[in-house]
Amino acid sequence: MVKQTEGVDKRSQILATALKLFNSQGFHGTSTASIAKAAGVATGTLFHHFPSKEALLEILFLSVKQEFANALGAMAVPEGELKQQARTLWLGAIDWGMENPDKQQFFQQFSLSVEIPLPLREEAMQGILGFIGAMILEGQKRGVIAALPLPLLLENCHGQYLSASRFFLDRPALARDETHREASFQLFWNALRP
Amino acid sequence: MVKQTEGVDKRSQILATALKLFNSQGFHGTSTASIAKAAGVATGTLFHHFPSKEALLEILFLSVKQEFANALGAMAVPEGELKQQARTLWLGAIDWGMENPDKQQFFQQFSLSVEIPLPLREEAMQGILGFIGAMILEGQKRGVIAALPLPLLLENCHGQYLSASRFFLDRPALARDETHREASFQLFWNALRP
Amino acid sequence: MVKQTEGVDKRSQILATALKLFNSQGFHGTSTASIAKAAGVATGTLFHHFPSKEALLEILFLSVKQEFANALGAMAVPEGELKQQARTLWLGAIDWGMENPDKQQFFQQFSLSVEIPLPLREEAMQGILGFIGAMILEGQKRGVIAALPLPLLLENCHGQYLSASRFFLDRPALARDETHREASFQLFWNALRP
Amino acid sequence: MVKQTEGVDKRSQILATALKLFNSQGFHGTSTASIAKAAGVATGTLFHHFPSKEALLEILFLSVKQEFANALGAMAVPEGELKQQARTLWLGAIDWGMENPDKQQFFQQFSLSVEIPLPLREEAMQGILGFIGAMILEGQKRGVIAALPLPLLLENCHGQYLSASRFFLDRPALARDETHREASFQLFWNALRP
DNA sequence: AATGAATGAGTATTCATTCAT
DNA sequence: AATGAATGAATACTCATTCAT
Repeated sequence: MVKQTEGVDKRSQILATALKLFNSQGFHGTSTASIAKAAGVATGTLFHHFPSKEALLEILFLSVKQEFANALGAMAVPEGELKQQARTLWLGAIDWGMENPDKQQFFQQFSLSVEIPLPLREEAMQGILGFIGAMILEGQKRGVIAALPLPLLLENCHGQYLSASRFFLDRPALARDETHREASFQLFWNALRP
Repeated sequence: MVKQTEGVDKRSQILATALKLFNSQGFHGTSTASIAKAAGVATGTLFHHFPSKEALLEILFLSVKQEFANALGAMAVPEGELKQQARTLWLGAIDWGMENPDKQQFFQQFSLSVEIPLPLREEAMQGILGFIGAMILEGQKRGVIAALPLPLLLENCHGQYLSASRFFLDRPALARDETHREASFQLFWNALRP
Repeated sequence: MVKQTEGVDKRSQILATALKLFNSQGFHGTSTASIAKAAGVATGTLFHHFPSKEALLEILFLSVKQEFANALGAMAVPEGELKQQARTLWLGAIDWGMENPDKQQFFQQFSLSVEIPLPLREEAMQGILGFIGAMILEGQKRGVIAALPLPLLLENCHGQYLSASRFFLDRPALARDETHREASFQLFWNALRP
Repeated sequence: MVKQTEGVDKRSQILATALKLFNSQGFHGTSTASIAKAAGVATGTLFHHFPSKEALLEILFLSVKQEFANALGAMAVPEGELKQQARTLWLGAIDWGMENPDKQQFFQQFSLSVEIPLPLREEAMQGILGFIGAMILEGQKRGVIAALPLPLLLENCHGQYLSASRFFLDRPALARDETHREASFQLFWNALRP
């Protein structure tokens, strides 16, 4: 009933197009005109849906982050041994990245970038790392995670996740290789051991 | 005999100024005119020394990278227990970042950024991670480092270093705190354990 | 209903203004900003209609050339003595130049200039000299034009036309003087006699 | 005794280099820096010998013009039938152009160009066309040249010479072909016949 | 909501020219 | 005379944003 590409409302078209173009050309390397053109809308239309180019980026960032957070939430298992929970989450996060390479790459590029205003970045981090923070605290209580300062642990988790997903993003074939998948989790989990 | 700021040749002035401005305003947020002005030279002078704004960034990147590599090289101890060597390097790298916050921040911003052409980025990584690569191989031979794929280990080290130095850059006081210093190293070293 | 100068669409305004300014100040002596200002549009508007200053010149060149070719085509008489046909064309061409001094001067300046890419220049020449070429061939068949190599004849016609129109452009009063008009044609036609 | 390229004083080097570069890239397309570099001198040196880029062009123009005038003067024969004198001059001028293609091309490009200030251009024309003017007057007295207005005749001669030399410059092989050489003269001389 | 022509401030870069050495 | 680093005004072109339709 609804045409595949046209029916999707223009707002979504613009968001999807911006995601791709920001990835391949960077934020400053992508003009609003080129986004509009690639999305098949007029230049003015972009500004009907988003007050500014910056706002477009922020909204895009928030929506990708939300999607990622939802995906993580859906795969979390509340019970069982902590290491198994962590492995589920870790591998699930890696897999999500491989299934959504555009969004994953977008994260790589913008989750630490000055293009995203600091408050937004921090808020996003907290939202996503909230899971992890809770899990770490629980792990420390159970004595399976080292009693190191939490902020340092969170920053470390973030860094390891970024580097692992960067690694697999650059070598998609290895993301299906059990050895490498397991190795990446081992590095992550080992770091946290007491 | 030579004036403190004037005597330093203009090329260096421009590099030093660009470093600061790129840090605070980003690459695209900094105009060449503003660099020249802040460096106390004419706009033409910048282009007398650097063929383009991009080239200026790349040269800056290479020079900071070289300085960092030299610093690492100077602190490496060839003999002794591997863990001690690693600790020396790790804490030394953290300290170098604290002593050169501008350069450290520059690295945070550009070592993964699309602003730096990929070949240059990779070359820089290899140059700096060369030390680490050798050390990891030695550690695997001695059985004190896990027998995981080297590229994955290197990417992981890089990620952990970036996150640790980001952590301390945001909280300079903690960089002097022995607990946090040691904790950061522990996370790094633990990750690599067999 | 439509204002005299405003109503004409901005693209035409820009073309007309560029014609005058290129004539009086040369291509390199005329900045795009000055064209826009004199045309009463914003700087960006010029580049909205023309991709570059060079393109503006080329489009202008082609449009003037087309207008001239059309004018020549309209005055050609298919039948009759060849010399009379030639006189009609020659004087018509001179008159067109006097009635469109700006366009005529533009031709003087650019029809041989390196500013216009060679292929464009040649194409324009062929378009305009097509008439003449056919007429020369016919004249040679009838034995009223010397059997000299055609390319040389064409180049010669071009040269004589440029010099004659240059002469009259510099002395507009003489362009109405029957003696001079006839003299200019005599020089042209005599050259071609067997 | 004197080195081929170095010994020639730098002033001449600059002139010779400018001639070539102006020809191939145009006046505005050639930077003083590029002239200096190609001439093997420092940028400052150019301005020691010539007060400005414009002055360099004018001096170059005058020197080429002088050389051409001298060449014409050397080949003029004071006595004999006028047509033979004219043929000698015409073919001599064509030959000079073929032997000095750079200078010939320079003339094509600048003898009518706005780059050369009008007074200078006119003066140069008069210098060179002086010969021709005298010859035309003599021809009219003898009744072998049409009694048309002199300025028109001069402009016409100029135009025919430019087109003929342009023709041969583009087809150097034909400049040795007797048919084409003779044809070019025939066009020129025929035009002037009563 | 959608359009796309129009805007004009902003930017990288060029280049003739100067001048201390 | 010769050098070449330094200058800074000038310029083509970009692009986020607006607004009349």
